[in-house]
Amino acid sequence: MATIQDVAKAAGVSAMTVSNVINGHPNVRPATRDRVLAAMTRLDYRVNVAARNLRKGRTGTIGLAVPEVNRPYYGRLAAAIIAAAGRHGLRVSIEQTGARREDELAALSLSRNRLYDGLILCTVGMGQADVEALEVDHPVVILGERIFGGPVDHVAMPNEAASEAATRHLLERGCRRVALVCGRLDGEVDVSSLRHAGYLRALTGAGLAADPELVVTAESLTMREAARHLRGKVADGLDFDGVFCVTDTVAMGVLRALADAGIRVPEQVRVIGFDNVDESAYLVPSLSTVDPDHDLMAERAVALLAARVDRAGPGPGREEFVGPFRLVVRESTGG
Amino acid sequence: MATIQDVAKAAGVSAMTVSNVINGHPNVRPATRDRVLAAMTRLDYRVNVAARNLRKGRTGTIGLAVPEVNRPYYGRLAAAIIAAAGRHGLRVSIEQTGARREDELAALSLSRNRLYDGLILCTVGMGQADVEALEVDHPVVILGERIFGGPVDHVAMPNEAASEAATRHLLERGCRRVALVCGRLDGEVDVSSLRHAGYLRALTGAGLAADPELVVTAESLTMREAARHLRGKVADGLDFDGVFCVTDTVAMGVLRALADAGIRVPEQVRVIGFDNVDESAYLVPSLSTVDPDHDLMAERAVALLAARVDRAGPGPGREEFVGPFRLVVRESTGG
DNA sequence: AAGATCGGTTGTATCGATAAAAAGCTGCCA
DNA sequence: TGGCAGCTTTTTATCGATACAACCGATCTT
Repeated sequence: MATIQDVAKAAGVSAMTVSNVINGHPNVRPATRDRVLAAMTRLDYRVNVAARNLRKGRTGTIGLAVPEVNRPYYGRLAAAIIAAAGRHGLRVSIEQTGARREDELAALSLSRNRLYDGLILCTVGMGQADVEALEVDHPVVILGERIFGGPVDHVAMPNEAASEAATRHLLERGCRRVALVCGRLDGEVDVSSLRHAGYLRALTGAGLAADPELVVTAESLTMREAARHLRGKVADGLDFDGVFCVTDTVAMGVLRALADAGIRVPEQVRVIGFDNVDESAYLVPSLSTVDPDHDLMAERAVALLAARVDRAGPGPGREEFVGPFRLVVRESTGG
Repeated sequence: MATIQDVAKAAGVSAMTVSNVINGHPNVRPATRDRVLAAMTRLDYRVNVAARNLRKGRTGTIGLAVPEVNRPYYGRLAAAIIAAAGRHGLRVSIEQTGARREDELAALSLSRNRLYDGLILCTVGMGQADVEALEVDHPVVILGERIFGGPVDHVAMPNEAASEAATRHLLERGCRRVALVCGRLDGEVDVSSLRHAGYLRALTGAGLAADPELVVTAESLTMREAARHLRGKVADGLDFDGVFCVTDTVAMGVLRALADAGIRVPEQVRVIGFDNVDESAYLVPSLSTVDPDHDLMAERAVALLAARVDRAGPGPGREEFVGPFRLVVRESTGG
C-alpha cells in the first residue's frame, strides 16, 4: 500500500508538498500539484487515517450511544444523526447500550479513549444522580431526558408541551376519561414522567380531575409490555374513552390490545402516540401522533458537538435546545 | 492527557513495560504490574487508539454499509451486527448508502482508506456488473442479494426456498389466486427477482399457472409504493385471494391498501410477508411472515469478516452462507 | 543595486504506541 | 566460580502524516 513518501518520491517532491496538495493548502504551484495528483492516481494512494488522526489528535468519528438501533425511534434518530454528521464531515460509530446505565457510562469512557472526537449520548439508564459522570474533558451532547442541568450541551424533546397538546387533542375530540400508557414513574425526569406531567396539565387545563386509575405503567416501553398491561386494565373493567401513549411503539401495543378486546378505534376509544415513526401512517387504523422533528434535533445535536470539537476546549456555557413539535391527526383519533 | 510515557515515568519503568501490562503480556513481574496499574489509575491513563492503530495497522472498527438504519429490516440487521461485532471485539461505523450504487461504491473505497479493518456491505444499488469493484485488497463481506459469485465472502437469505414456502403456505390455506407484491424485476439477482422465482416455483409445484396479472411491481419496496400499487390493482378489479409480499414493510403497505378497499384479511384475502420485523406480531391483523434468523446471519457475516481481518491476507477461497428460515403463521393467513 | 517580501518547497521533529532485539538479572548446575 | 538458561526489562526503530521553521529563488521597493 502506497504511503505519502512513495507518492513524494514518484512525483519528485517532498512528502510535505504531497501533504499540502492533499489538504488543499494554497501556495502549491499548479504544475507541482498536477504532478503530485498524477502520482497519487498512478500509485492508487489513500491517506492512512490512523496516522493522520495521531498527528492531528482527531479521529473524524463521533460516537452515538443509543439503547438499540432496532427500536423505531432510535433507528429514526440514528439515521438522522448519521446523515447530519455526514454533512459535518464526521462519521458515526454506534454503541448499543441496551438502555443499561453501566453501558451508557462505558460509552462515556470509550469516548475518553480518544476513540471518538465526541459523543452523542441518549441517556435512558443513567439518571440525574450520574451528572458528575459527565464532567469529562471531551465533547458530549446529551440527547433525551433523564439528565437536566448537566455540564454538557443538551438536546431535548418538547415533552411536556407536546404531551399536553396530544392529550388536549383527545379532550377536544370529546374524550372525558383519557388513559395514559407509560413506563415506570420513578421520580426521575424520564420520558414517562415528563409526558405524564404534560398529560396532567392538559387535564387540569380542561378542568378535569386526574384519576390515578387511568395511568397504566408498563415495565418497559415495548409493544409487548404495553399490550400486556392494557389488556390487564381492560380485563379489570377500566372505563376509558381515550389513550395517550408515551411512544408510538407503546401505541402499537395498545392498538393490538384494544383489537383483542374487541374495542373499536376511534369509535369507542381514541388513541394518540408520540414520535411519528414511519409505520404510524400505515397502521390500521392509522395512528395520530406527535411529530417532534427528529431531523432538526439530530442536526442540532451534531452541530453542538461539532462546534465543541472544533473549539477543542471547554467553550462557552452549556446550551439547552428543545425541539419544536407538530400534531399529526390521523384515524385513531377520528381525524 | 497522560501518555504511556507519563505512566512509565510515574511507575519508574519503561514505556514498553507499560505496554506489556496493558496488553496482558506474560513475563511481567506481579510487583511491576501492580506499580504500573497503580500509576495508570493515578494518572487516569487511556490508550491513544490512533497511535495504536497506526502501529498495529488495525483500527478495531468495521464498516457497515446499509441503505438506511431507519428501515425496519436494516435496523434489525444493524442491531444484530453491532452486537455480533461487539462479541468479536470490534466496533461498527455505519455508512448510509440510501440504496444508491455510487454510495455503495464509495463505502467500498472508504474502507480502503484503512478507516475500517473491513466492510460488511449490503448491496442494494450495485449489481452483478459491479463485481470487479469487489476486487479489493481488504476484507469485505457481502450481505444480501444482487451480487453472487463475487470474489468475497457472501451471506445471503434463503430467498427462493423461503418464498416458495411462504407462497405454498397460502396455497395450503386454500388460496388459488395468489398475488405477489415486489419491486422491479430488472433481471438482476435482486430481492424481488429471487423471491419471485420462489413464488413461481410454489405455483408450479401446486400445478397452478402463473398469471402475470397477479405480479404487482412497485417502484420501491416502501409502504407507500406498495400501498399505491395495490390500490391501483384493486381499483382495476384484480381478482385475488392471497398476497405474498416480498418484505414485511411492503406487507404493511398492502394491509393498509386492503383496509382502504374494505377487503377483510384473512377472510377475503390472506397476506404473508418476509423478514419478521418486530412490528409484525402486533399489527392488526398480525402478519404471517418468514423469519430468516437475522442474528445468525449477522453473526456469520461478522465471523467471516473477522476471520479475514485476523488472517490479514487473501485467505482461502470465498465462502457462501445461506441462512435458515422459519415460517411464522399469524392472523393474516388465518393462523 | 541592495534589501525586503513573498510564494513555493523541504528538512526535522513529533504525535503515542508497539515489535523486535538487546541487555540485565536471577538462580542453578557443573 | 564460571557459564548458561530463562525470566524481566529496556533500547531502538518504526508505523504515516503533518506542524513548524528554515530555506531558496524570484519579484518588488526605494
